[in-house]
Amino acid sequence: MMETLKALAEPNRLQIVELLLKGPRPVGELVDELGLRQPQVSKHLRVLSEAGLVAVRVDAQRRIYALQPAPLKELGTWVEKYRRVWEENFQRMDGLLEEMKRKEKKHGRKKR
Amino acid sequence: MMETLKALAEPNRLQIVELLLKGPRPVGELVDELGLRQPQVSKHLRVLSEAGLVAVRVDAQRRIYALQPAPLKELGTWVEKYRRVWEENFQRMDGLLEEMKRKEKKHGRKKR
DNA sequence: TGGGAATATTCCTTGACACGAATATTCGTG
DNA sequence: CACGAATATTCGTGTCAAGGAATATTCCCA
Repeated sequence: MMETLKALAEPNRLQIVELLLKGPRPVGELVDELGLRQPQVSKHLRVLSEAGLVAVRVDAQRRIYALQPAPLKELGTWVEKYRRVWEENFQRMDGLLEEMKRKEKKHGRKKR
Repeated sequence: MMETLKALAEPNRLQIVELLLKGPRPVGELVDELGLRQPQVSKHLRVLSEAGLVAVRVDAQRRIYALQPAPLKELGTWVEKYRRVWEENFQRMDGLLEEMKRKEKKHGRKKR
């Protein structure tokens, strides 16, 4: 999960994923579409690959990259947990304050 | 979106978000639960706040932090786009290769 | 079999960022 | 109004990761 997020938290890599959504592609095509240099694209693909987000298929000298379901699916179910945050009237802060004031006022943290 | 991903792509911040899912909390409580030092927690909260992932409510000296729906919702809809990647038998690479070989074999990239 | 196309890897440099320590700020209370 | 509690900010430092340039690797084909 962390590895997935880190991999996606980079503009070029995110864009690669977006491009691969439209279908598998060889590296050279990504290079053209991204406007990056080939080595950088290969490096980003390496990171995505290690995160399990893409898989390679060798075709002669070319390597065809394609999206892989698992990490995205996992990310999807993770976000699901937060659905109620925007669906129910969840976590309105009003009223919660008073409740907190009641229980345990001295909240004992350690001295440094 | 990128800001959201970057904010979440850090272990401690992700954990803060997870904790806040269970309800709003003052900083001190997060400090205890995370085992981090107070300044770091404040800094992480700053990042999360700038990404719109959390909001503050002032209660005397305490600041109560709570999750905010918008960015998570946006992330949710983004991931939705990739649903078919793991639902349909999408992007099986077999067969796509031959298709690619047919159209445009010289794929003209620039010289460096 | 040698050359060229497609891709990967290495090395280097630089910038972003997480942490630690110290200090500043804000606010309630005696 | 001084003090202490809760939180934020600043500054310095080390680490890691992204980009650039050059080179290595793999494979097809004349």
